[in-house]
Amino acid sequence: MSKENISEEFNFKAIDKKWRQYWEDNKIYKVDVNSAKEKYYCLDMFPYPSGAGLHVGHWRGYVISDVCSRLKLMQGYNVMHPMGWDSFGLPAENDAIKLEIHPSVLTKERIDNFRRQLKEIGAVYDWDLEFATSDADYYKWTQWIFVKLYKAGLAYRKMMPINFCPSCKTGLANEEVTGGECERCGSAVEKRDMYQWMLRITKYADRLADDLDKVDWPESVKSLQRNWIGRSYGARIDFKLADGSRNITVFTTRPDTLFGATYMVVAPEHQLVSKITSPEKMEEVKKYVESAANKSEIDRMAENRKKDGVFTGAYAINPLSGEKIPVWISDYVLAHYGTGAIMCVPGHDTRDFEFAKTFGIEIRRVIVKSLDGVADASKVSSDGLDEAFTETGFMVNSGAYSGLDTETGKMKVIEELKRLGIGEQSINYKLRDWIFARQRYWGEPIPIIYCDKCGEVAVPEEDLPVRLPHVEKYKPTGTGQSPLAAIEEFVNCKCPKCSGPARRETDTMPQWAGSSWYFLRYPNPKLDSAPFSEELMKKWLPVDLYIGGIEHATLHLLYARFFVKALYDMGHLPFDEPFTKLFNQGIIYRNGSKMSKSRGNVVNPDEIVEKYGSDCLRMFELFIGPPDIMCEWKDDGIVGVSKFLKRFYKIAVNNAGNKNYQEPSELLRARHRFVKTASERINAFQFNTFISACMEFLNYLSNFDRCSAETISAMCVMLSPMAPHVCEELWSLMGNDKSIFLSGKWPSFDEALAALDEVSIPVQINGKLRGTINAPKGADEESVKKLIAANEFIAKNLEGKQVVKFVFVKDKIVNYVVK
RNA sequence: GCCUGGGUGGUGGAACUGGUAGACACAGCGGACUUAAAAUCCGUUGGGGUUUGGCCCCGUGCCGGUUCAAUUCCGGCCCUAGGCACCA
Repeated sequence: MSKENISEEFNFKAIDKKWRQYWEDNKIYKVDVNSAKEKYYCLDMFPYPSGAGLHVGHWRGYVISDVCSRLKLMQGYNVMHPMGWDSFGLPAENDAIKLEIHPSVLTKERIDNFRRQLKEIGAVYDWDLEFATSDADYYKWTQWIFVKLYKAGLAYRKMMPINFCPSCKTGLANEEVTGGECERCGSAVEKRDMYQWMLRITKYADRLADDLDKVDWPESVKSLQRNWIGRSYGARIDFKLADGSRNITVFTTRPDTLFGATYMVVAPEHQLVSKITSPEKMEEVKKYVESAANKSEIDRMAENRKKDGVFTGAYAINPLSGEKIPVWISDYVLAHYGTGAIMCVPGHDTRDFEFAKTFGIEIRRVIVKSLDGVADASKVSSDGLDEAFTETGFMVNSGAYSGLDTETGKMKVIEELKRLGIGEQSINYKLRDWIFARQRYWGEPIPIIYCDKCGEVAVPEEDLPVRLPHVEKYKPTGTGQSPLAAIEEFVNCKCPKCSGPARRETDTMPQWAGSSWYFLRYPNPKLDSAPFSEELMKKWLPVDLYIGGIEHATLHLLYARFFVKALYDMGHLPFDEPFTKLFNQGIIYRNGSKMSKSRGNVVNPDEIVEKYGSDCLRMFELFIGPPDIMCEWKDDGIVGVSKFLKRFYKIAVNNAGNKNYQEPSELLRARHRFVKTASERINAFQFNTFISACMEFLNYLSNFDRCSAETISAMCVMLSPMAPHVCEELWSLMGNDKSIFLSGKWPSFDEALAALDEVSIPVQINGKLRGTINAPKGADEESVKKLIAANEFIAKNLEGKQVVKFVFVKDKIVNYVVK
């Protein structure tokens, strides 16, 4: 190859354009779903095509998935790397209303824009697999799954108080409310009683929690999900009312504190309230219940709110101590958790303590930290208990149970309650069923029909999809009904069972519906006889690597796991966890805060690509820090990567033709060392240090006049996942006529060559570095000692000292401990 | 309050299983090339001291412990980001 006609100048603009076109024309990412090669399914959390474009913060995840896909491709896997669109949902609809553009039109425009931007990154997806959740061909199957869930008893309709956003004019899922505010628009959420479609996700609470042990996910996400599910172990205990009329059942995690229960509280919404309240207290109680009902979520959740409540006039009997204790109502007890009623142990629960202080209720000590100095555990003073002691310890003042430790005590108490038939072990969850209906237009219509004769009827499979009618009026009504309710052609239909007149459900599904199973569709996006093929599920799922932001920890990732488990139980899927490995990319910050349009600190990738090229931005996104840790974007830093690419290009061009050149052995060995460490790093997702290794090697290489074509070729292949355009260009300059991603093989290394034959050994005296010596690798203690003796400086330092101990770690270090 | 991360130079960040702290970069400083600038290249850069081509001391949020040796392990705190939060 003659150097003369190839410029040393790195013309990234031409190179970017040329190869992007080449990849697209030659479909290098076209996956053969039926190939016998080992599969690798690499998936990005598909984006919601919003109005704001992608900024460099968004780029990160897409770059990581592209790097992994290209890497796996070169390592010989059959890689599926698809992309699609989570296109139904509220924000698009809200924007559509604001801009007066129909959501279907708006969504299409935005998808086109996102697709264009993803191509800018140089990310290559198999676009033949693309689909959007708002495609009728797709949502037909979302509805199909709903019908299956319905038939399995996992979808049900219920009148219940739900979170309603007055601005978005729709009910919200528990997961969509943060701090009493709508996650989308920030409005204060109201409580409303509405008929709601619910999914019985609580039935899967245990498995959703337990199976987290089976997946390779970041600990943080697992912990978020476990917290959200909120499983706690305890007991259910029946308290008889003093008049013997009925029982109040409570849930407690601390049955060992039962003897300290000096009162009870039931939630104001509890159905027993009206039944147990004594006539003279009725009016006061009624007033309290009303005021509690009118409180907004925010008021009720306000921090450090003073506890209030009302005595019902009723008394209950503590089942073990036999004491008569008052029953109160207060809104610090939540109706929807546990049984909606609690036994109150002010001595050992902070909330109960606060309440008892306010109302002068007895506070009793029934647990102590230690029994040291306690003469009689059944008679311990409660004096000086000025805050609740909530830790575990030993039971006191608890009759025959006094002296038992918390764990044993819990067990014994439950045993006794069980024997008496008034209690048992019990588990409770914070997780609530999933409110699955939205009163909005832009979503999948819920495929249910109401018939006066037959009641609720699921739309038969052959009648799916229930198409979302294309209408002019899609504004929310605010009546609690979806805009679809106003469309007679949509609402009025025939009952599939009796053919009589019937009405369609007009609520739509939440945005999370489509994303709960989309990963099952990519291997077979065009299949029209089923949502997914059994054979392809067995072959391609679960997803090997799932990349996306941590913000979906308790939403999408929980819902998707639930869908998969339900489909597994119904026999539709051969696996019950969708994502084997999850990777959350770190968020990019700038000027101390998260990069976002609203904060005005976004960096537009287009400008960077224009100035430095796509490869440079891709590498810088990874060089900036560990991929899973948040890191700070500094505009200055990118020139380092840019310089590296230019130098690499120049050296590569100048040496690409050195086919038969024998390079000096130290260079050869350095290359093997480089291939070894760099390969280890990229396989371990240590992209930032992988890049450092490349820079280090290139720096070293610069000390030589020339190097072999083999060295250039190895670097090209190794850098190609991150800098695909330039490496593809160099690969072709080296005379290869097939894409580097199809013909390049990840370089191997020779362990023996990669090993250093000489090591530098630090010599310490009393743990302080006093010099280093060079020794042959594997040198034994005696020969190292000889080398040290030859070193004047160290010898001088040892002079006149008494060596108490000599520590020798082969090839690592020596340390003289001297007096 | 609870759960999960994180805390290392002026900055982003390295450091394998406990074994030379600060790799690789950015910024800074000095120099080469240039009429000049840009680009490029070379040198230097944790802090302090010093008898200054050398050497010494200090230093990984704080305090203590284990060890010949601790950014790394153990105990106790502080700060910070995110999540949950009257969940009994």
